[in-house]
Amino acid sequence: MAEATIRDVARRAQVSIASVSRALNGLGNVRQETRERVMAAAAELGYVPHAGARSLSLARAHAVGVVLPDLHGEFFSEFVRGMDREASRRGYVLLLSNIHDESEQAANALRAMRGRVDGLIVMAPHLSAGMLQSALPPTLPSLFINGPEEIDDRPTVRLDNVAAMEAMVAHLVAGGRKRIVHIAGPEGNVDARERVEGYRAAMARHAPGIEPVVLAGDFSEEAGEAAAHAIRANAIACDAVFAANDMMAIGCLQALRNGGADVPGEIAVAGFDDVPLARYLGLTTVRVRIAEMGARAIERLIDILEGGPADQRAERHDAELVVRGTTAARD
Amino acid sequence: MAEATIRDVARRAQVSIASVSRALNGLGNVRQETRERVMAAAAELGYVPHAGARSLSLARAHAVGVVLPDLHGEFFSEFVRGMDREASRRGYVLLLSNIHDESEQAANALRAMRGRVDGLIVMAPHLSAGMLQSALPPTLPSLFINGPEEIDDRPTVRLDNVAAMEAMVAHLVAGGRKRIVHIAGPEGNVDARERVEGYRAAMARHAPGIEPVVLAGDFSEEAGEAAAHAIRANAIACDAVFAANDMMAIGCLQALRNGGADVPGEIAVAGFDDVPLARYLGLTTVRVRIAEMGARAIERLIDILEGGPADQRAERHDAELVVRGTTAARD
DNA sequence: TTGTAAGCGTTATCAC
DNA sequence: GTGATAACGCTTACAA
Repeated sequence: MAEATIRDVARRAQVSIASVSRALNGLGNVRQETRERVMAAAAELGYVPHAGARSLSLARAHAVGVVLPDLHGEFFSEFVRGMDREASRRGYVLLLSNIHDESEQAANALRAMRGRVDGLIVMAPHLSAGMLQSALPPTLPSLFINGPEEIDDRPTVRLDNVAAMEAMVAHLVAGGRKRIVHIAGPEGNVDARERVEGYRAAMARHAPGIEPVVLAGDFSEEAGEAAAHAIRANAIACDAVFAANDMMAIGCLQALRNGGADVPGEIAVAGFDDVPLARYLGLTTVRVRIAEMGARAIERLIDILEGGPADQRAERHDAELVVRGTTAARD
Repeated sequence: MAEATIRDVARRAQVSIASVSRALNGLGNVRQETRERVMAAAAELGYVPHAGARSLSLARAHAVGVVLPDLHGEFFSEFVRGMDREASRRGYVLLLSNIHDESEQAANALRAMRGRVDGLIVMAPHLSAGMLQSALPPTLPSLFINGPEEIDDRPTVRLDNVAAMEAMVAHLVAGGRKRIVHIAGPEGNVDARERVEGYRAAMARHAPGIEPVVLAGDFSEEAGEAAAHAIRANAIACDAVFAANDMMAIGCLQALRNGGADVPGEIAVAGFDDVPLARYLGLTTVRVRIAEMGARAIERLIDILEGGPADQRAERHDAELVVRGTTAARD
C-alpha cells in the first residue's frame, strides 16, 4: 500500500536499482531496451521519486525557504506569486514561514529550515541585524529583501525608497506645494526609516529653506487620522501630506475631508504602496512592483545556489510614481 | 565549514551518536551527566538537526503541502496566515505551490510534493475531480478546501455557500426587495456553482413566484459593469443585484450609479467576500472567515496525520452577513 | 545506561 | 551496460 520505491521498479523491470536511477535520470549509459523496461515499470507502478531521499543523497533539496513578516493584502499575495512563478520555473519548491516578532519562535522557524532548503529568502524589515545574524544558519545561502542595511555582506534586493521619496516630493513641489509633512512608519522598520531619510533629502533638495516636519506613525489608518488631527489642532502650516504608506494616507485623507479640509485644493495627500483602495479613492501614491522583486530575489538566489559567480550585490528596485487626484496641482 | 552533524556532536561529547540522538530528543534513558555533555557540545557547535535526514528516518516530514489557485488580496494572505499559525503551533512547516490550470505543470507540482510532505491541503475550485484524482498521490492524506463535490471520500472544509446565499436573499427580501438578480461567477468554479444553486433555492423559498434571473460573469469588475449595462439596456425589472463576489458587485454598483440609478433607493447591490474595498464603498456583502478555515483545515489534516480517528467529514463553515449601506431598506 | 548497526530511498563510485 | 555497495544524517532495535 505504501508508495512504490526505486526497488519496486527495479524488481519489476528485472534490473538493478542503479540502472533504474540511471534510466529515470536520463543518464547516457543505459541500453535503450533497459531504459524502456524501466520506464514501463515505473509507469505501471505510478512511481514518483521520493524527494526527501533524493535530497539527502544529492545534498540539494531543490527548495528555498521564504521567511516573511505579517504582510497584508495584495502585497503578500503578489510577492509570493512572483516568487512561486520563478521558483517553479527553475524546478524549486517554496517553503513558507511567517515570522511575527523576535521571539524564540522566530529563531525556531529559521532552524526548522535546516536540511529542508538550499537557501533562504528573508524579508524582515522589522528584525534586528543581530537577531538575524545569530539565528541564521551561517552556511545557508540567503538573500535579504529590504533587510537591515548593516548586513552588507549578503546579497539583497531592496526597494529604492530614497528615489521614490525624491520623485514624490519633486512631483508635489512641481504642483506648487513645498510645505510637505511626512507621516512616518514604525520605528525599527527599515523601509520606514529610509523613507524618512529620503523625505529629508528630497526636501533639502527641492524645498530648501523649508523645515521638514515628520509626524510619528505606525502604518495604521488610525495613525493617519491622528496625524490629520495633529495638523489641524496645532495649525501646522502645510499644503501637502506625504505618508509612508497608503493606509496612513487614507486615514489622513478621510479625517482631513471630514474636518472640512479641501483635498487637493487646500492640501494634497500622497501615500506609498498603491493598495487597491488607493485607486478608488484617487490617492496619489507610489507603486511597488513586488511580484517582480520576489521573482528577481528567487532568480538571484538560485543562481547563487547553482554556482553562479559570487553575488552579494545590493540590488535596488525602482518604484513607480502613480499620480491621481489627491495631488492635483493648484490652479 | 559544513554544518555540524550528529557525529560531530558525538565526537565532541565523547559519546555515541545514539546517545546524542536520545539526549537531544529527550528520551528518558540517558544519564543526566551524559545529557548535559551532549547539550553543551551541541550548543558549542551550533548544531541543528538535519530535517531531511530526520524525516527520511522517521518517515515523517513534519511538513504539509498547500496547493492553491491564483488567489488575490486579503483572501490569499489571510488564508496562508491562518494555516501558517496553526501549522507552526503544531510543529509543522508549510510547502506552498500555486497551480494555475490543469496543465502538466499542475501534475508536476503535485508530484514534487512526494517525499517532502506528510499531507496536502488542496484548494482548487477550478480543477476537475478527474484531474485531481489522477494526479494526487493516492496514499498521501489530503484535505480539500471548497473542492469538487464529487470527491466525497476525502475530508473537506467547505464554505457554506448555500446558507450564505440564503441569508443574503432573506435580508434583501426583508428589506422589501424580491426581484433579485444574481451575477454568477465563472463556469467550472465550484463556489460559483454553489452560489447559483443557493440563490435559486433561496429565491424559491423567499420570493416564490418570482422568476430567478442569473447573469453570466467571471468574478471580474468588468463583468459587474457589463451586468449593470445589461440590466439597464434590457430593462430587466429588478430591485436588487446580488453578485457572486465583491468585485463584480463593485463594478455593477459603479456602473449603475454612473448610469444615474439610485442605489440603494431604486436598486440594492450586494456582493460576496468582504474585500477591504467593500467597507469603503459601504457595500453589503458576505464575509468569509478564511483564516479560520485555513487553520481548521490544517488542524484536521494534522490530526489525521498523527493518527486521530478516521475523519472524512465534509465540514461546512458559515459565512457572516455584513450589512451596509447598499442594501438599506426602502422607505 | 550506552554503543553497534540496520535501515529510511536515493545517487554515485566502483568493479565487472 | 550493468550491478553491488557505500554514502547522505538521522532514529531505533538489539546487544552489551
